[in-house]
Amino acid sequence: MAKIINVIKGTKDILPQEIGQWHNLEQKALEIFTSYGYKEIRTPIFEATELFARGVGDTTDIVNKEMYTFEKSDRSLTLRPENTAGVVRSYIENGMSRLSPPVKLWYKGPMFRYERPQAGRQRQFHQVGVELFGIKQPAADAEVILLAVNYLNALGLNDLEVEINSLGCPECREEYKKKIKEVLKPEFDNLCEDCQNRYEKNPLRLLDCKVESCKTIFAKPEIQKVIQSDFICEDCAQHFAELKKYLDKMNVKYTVNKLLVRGLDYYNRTVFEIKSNNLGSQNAVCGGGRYDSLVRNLGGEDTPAVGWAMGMERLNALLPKCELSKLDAYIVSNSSIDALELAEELRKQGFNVEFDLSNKKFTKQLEKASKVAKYAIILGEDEIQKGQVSVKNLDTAVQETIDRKDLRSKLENVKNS
RNA sequence: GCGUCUGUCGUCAAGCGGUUAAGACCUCGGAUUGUGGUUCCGAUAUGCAUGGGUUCGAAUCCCAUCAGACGCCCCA
Repeated sequence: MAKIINVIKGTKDILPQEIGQWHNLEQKALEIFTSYGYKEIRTPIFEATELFARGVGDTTDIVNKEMYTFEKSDRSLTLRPENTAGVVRSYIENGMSRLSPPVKLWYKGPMFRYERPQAGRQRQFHQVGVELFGIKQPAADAEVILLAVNYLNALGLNDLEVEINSLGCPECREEYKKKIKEVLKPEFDNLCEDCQNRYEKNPLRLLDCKVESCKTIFAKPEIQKVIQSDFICEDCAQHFAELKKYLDKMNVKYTVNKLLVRGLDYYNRTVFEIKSNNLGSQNAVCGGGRYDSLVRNLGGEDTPAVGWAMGMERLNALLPKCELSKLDAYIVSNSSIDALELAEELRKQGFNVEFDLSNKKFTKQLEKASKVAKYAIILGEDEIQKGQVSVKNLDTAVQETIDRKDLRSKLENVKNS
């Protein structure tokens, strides 16, 4: 036998027995997002590398170490590691800034990141997400979060925690970063290797470290004082306060997590995550926030925006498996040609029907029917001659012979019961 | 990129230095050429992720590689 070729590390087949879950996610997404006025958009799976470098940010791990980048006729192309940059690109390119705001878009599809696979993390994974363009008011932030919560509820997920935070605007955030670096400077040598890296790259992330020695450092009063201080400027604070007001009004339960910092460079002001306790260490099912400068950074007009993405594999991990549905009927017959004819007729009437393609014995056909279908339609020589069929309920073993013309209504009754 | 654990049939597995590599499920065939889901028989790994090594002898021990699970970093 020839050598087997395996799936690539960090990728997975989605098999027939799992597909029901995916259909469910996708159908509910269409339903709920549409009810909020969102339109689906499908952007290409690969884009110019520069889009992600400029969009996601070239200091991020995603861009620096995790992209699948390849060259083709002197162009550098990259498999999308996330879809906000692609949607923004399309928004700009297709002149959507001329549409009356808000412009609301949603998407679903595969994303690619070259990371070490683990629970809740693959190299090819799927996200659903929404992006809302053109509104700077906190009502937009609130609606977007509410949409996420409602989508999750519609899927049957209620046991989730919403965390929110405000990163401030570029101005007040710079101030904050400066203060953090200042107060930590004397401790720099005592920080773990990761934190020393983060000190320059992303001081905000420092505060989230899990290493014990770092935790003790961060617990010091003078450092806590800086962490806990409300660094954000008045405008940002007001925006955040209003957001909370909206969420309270809508009964969205949330906690403010001052250590919540999203790893993509484009976020400002509102950031949020929705977490589950049943997922292992990759516990965020949803992450998002406001990104008011991204459209401009990618060459469009100054356009405020908010959005989020959810990991579909992570959602599925929290949802019960769907049973594969059985066929309405399996035709048992020694005449393939008559069986085929009947099958086609029933399929056109909207029934799910199969029959034996390999001339198996009667008992084998019936055995097969009992495994895959709710009803067996027996089409033997007698029935063919008389223009009849025998319909057997495979659960109750009740069988009756009826005229072929009555078959449709018989099956319809069955389907509705 | 780093760390820990794990790779025996399509699936779940027993075996832990000398076995004919158990068993179960699935699949296929028969008992049973017009009545299934029960039952009973039978078939299905010359091979234990791959490549080296140790040994008289390796699925079992050692090394490397690959893959998987989980964690770190980071992220959905």
